[in-house]
Amino acid sequence: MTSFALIDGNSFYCSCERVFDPAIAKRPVIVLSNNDGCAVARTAEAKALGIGMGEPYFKIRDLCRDNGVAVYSSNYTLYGDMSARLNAIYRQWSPDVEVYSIDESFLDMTDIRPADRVTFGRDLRSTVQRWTGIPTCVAIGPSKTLAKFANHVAKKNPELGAVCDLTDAAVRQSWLDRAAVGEVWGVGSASERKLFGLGIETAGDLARVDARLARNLLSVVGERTVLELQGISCLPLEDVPPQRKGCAVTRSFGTPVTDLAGMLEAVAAYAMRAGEKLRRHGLEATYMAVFMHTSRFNQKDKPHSAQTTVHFPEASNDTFDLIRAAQSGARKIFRDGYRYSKAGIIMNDLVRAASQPRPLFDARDRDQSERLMTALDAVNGKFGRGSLVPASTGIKRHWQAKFDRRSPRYTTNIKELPVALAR
DNA sequence: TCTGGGGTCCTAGGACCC
DNA sequence: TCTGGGGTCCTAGGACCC
Repeated sequence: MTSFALIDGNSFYCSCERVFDPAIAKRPVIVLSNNDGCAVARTAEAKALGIGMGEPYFKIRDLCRDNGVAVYSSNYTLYGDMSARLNAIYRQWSPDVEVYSIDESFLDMTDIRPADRVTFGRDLRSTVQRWTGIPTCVAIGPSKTLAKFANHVAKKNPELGAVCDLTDAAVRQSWLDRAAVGEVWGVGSASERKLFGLGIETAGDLARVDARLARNLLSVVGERTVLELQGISCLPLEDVPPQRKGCAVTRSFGTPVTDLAGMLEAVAAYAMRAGEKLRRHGLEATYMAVFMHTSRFNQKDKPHSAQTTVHFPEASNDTFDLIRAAQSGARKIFRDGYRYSKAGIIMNDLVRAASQPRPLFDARDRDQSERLMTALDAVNGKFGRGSLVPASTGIKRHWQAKFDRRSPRYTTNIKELPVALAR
């Protein structure tokens, strides 16, 4: 019988910060989104203060100050590195690991005897705690959706000791009957509303729905969810990540952009970042969509939103090609007299760099482009991202997002290593 | 003053083709 | 008065996820 474990880091970003600063071990901690915008990770202590997921920071600033909340900008370099360490441990425990997100992985448990699964979970999480300092939660079920549900149960019921096994059908049903249908993985607010209208209110109700009815109601996705809740595994473990299909770099500005020059700098910087991502994955873009818009929250600003698409003569991941495209798109849609709050570039239909047909008479010198990009990536790899950049990405960068409370890159930058004093 | 970023998948509808 | 049918491809938009 198929079986999955879902293991995830508790308040993962906050836990990463705690690993390197014992002084905040007992304090409430939150981590903010890009541009220090919203709270995207909260410890149990922070949740207890009433800080919601995605809550704008400016609304809770006073609350944080008055309650001694430790507030951090997001430090993705640190979290990404910690995530890699966790997965390295998981791979020692299971040959088949799917990295589902930065803080969640699925493990194949099929070969672990049902009676041994809880012990397996306890041992795994205590090893992770000891080796990385990150507290985790291990949830087990016969399908991915039920493993996700087991994770929800473990989080809501601390007496389970952060390990929850829903292999047993009767145990499973009693938990399902006690949870709202919206807690099920794949049931968002729109589907929840629809289901409520039909009297399907709990996860248990949904598990009892006829699969064909679920398909009519919520398409094949909903049908799959129902089958998975019934213990029929429909979503296999994907231990080899599929080739990515798109690549986007979009950012809110630190301060609104009102002039074309600033906008051109910003999109050039995004294009540079996109080039790094594409080359790392061995992919090329065939076109680029460029967009910009004003703030949807600020009622006083005149609203403006625009988007355009620029096609490449041939697929490319050369930073300078990308910058040219981004800037030409931005020139086309930029209007004077607006306060833009955000811009971005989006590329879909990516193709493998190696498999691209080349024109017989190539106007560009591909070898030179490749050598230049390799050198650029090597310099930035060695001295840190942003060490060598095209001048068109700007010097002053008024538009750049804020990260006023970012912790050091403890594990990936030699100059930012944590210091321990022995007395 | 201050409200994130980056993905995936599905469906419907139009254009186009034979 | 009659006015096919079936297929593909593309795009926009919705829904969901972390």
